[in-house]
Amino acid sequence: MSNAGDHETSRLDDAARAGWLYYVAGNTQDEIARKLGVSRQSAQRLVSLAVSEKLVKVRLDHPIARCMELAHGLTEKFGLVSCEVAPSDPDAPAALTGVAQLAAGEIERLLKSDHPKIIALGTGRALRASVEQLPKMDCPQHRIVSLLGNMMSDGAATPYNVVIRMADRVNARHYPMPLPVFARSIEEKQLLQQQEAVHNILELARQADVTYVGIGNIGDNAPLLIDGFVSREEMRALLKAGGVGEITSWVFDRGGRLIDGLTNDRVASAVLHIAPAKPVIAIAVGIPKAEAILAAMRGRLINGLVTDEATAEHLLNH
Amino acid sequence: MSNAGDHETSRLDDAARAGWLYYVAGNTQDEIARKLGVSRQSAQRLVSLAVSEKLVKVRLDHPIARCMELAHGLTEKFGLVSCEVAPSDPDAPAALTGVAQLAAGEIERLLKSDHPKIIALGTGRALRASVEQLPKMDCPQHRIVSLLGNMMSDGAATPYNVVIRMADRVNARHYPMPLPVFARSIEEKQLLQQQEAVHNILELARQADVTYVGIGNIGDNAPLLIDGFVSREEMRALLKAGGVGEITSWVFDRGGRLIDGLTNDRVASAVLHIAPAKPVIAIAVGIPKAEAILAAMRGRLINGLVTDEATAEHLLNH
DNA sequence: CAATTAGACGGGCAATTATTCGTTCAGCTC
DNA sequence: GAGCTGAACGAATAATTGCCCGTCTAATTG
Repeated sequence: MSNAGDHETSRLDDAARAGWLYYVAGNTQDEIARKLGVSRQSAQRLVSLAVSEKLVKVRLDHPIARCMELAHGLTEKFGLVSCEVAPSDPDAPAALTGVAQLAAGEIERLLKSDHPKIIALGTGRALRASVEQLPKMDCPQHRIVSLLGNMMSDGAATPYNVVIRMADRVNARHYPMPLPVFARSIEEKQLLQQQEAVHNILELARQADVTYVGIGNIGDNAPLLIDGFVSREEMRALLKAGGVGEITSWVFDRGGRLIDGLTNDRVASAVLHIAPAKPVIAIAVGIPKAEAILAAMRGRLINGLVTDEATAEHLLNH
Repeated sequence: MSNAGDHETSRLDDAARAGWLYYVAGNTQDEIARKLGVSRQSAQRLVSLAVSEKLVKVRLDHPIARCMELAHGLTEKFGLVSCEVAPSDPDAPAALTGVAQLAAGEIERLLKSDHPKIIALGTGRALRASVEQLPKMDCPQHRIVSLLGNMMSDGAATPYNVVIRMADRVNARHYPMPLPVFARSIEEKQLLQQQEAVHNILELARQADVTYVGIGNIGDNAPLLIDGFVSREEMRALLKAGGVGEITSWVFDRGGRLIDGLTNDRVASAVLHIAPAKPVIAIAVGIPKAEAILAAMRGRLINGLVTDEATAEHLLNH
């Protein structure tokens, strides 16, 4: 027994030596093989043994490292297809710029593709900030489609609609939705959606290759309330019905299931459509939104996320 | 200016991202390139930037790692061609076995060579212990030559002569030196060394491809004194003359310069012969020997060392 | 505004590393 | 002792990485 132990030990010792020579001293496996008096293949085995036995530990001395870990953790935990986490600035924890830059980078990569893509956009402050970060580009091959109306009920343009702004910047065909966010009744909603143009846009949105949306929380400081889309009474009713968040104004509960009735009856925006290969990516920041983000991931309303470090941390620790 | 800074920062961020994906997540550079939306070459540049900017830090979780560092440090500091450091067992700090195993490994690699080699051996407890660790081998192509006599002045065999023992184990031709360690006078020494056999052996030792020696300290607990080769008075005289250590009974001072006169007049052993390509490796352990080892390296009496962690640590911190 | 220059980029290629596969060998069973 | 088993080995080969070099871009300078 002691023999076997000794043998194992000396093998690990050699693995450690090989690992040191490789990672610390920067030797090639050939040199290690020569120094340790074994074949090159054995040296390779020793190095990979050192790795698999966790003898070598790699640490990344950069704020980004923590973000990458969080992103990886979220991806694993919620089965996302894409996740990015921007460093939080401790001096300005609520700032969107980090997240916006990150999201803009992701969108920019997407736009650089030569293959024509359909990009569907929701709404929200974070999404809008991201679009602001986009550089001027020329992408006539892509199409950008809105998931929801760009009008208040009174006909005024909504402040956070981003399709036009983005299309402006990147010179792509675009399809804003000529609807109010909420119809006044179920009947009006059906009527509106029967317009051919609207129908086409909804169909286009359904086919979107990538979808970016914001996430809103439900409550006193809900964007829907602040921006005047729903009344205080409606908000109270939504809360009472279990609503914790909304995406393109569709309100859902803790499990990410859409609430029956209430404002959802009158939402004119497209329903989110998840197919594993088609990313539906939320851009959302802030502890108050954590509950809503969690619910959206649980219910697989989204399969991608761009957020910041503080929010990501909170999401991983419930 | 702030632009340049931002640019640099985002480049480092990307480098960190790339480094994380490469070293932590185990992606290939191709995958990283795809994820970051750059060419593979750029990904490679980012990864190597992360390395050169010291963003990635590798740590080895194994006792060996410290030993490798110490060996590296000694090699640099004293311009050695070879250095190995065995882990010290905190429970038995004086134990030779770690060092002996390490040295035996090194010797074994040497013996495995098909090219005929001349191996010269000195004496000492550590060297003897190392030879004990050698496995049975069959190496008729090599020759093993003794650097010093294997007799006490009265004709008895010295206890630490190792040539015969090693030759036994590895079945190589061997050349023990039929001399006492010390002649009784300069004249006797000259007479003895004029024997043809002795002359040949000395010449062979001079040509040795590799030389292994022990190092003894000078003082009350000096091996030379304990083993009865020199008297207490002689030892006192050597100390007074500045002697700090000895190799094959040649006594040297702090600078590694051989002491003039005294016992050195009567030493019958070969003088160490250093050529950069020919390793002369000391196997020596113990804080009491540190001064002697340091002196030997300073004077370039040796260009290689096998020792243990505690001694190595002491050598590096003066 | 044109010329210059430093730096980044990507193609191509050489070096290095990872994996697969058939062979050998020590230890074990029967 | 014959045969089996599984680990270890090295050759071959596939994959990945590192580096050189011509080209291009953008900033600087005259």
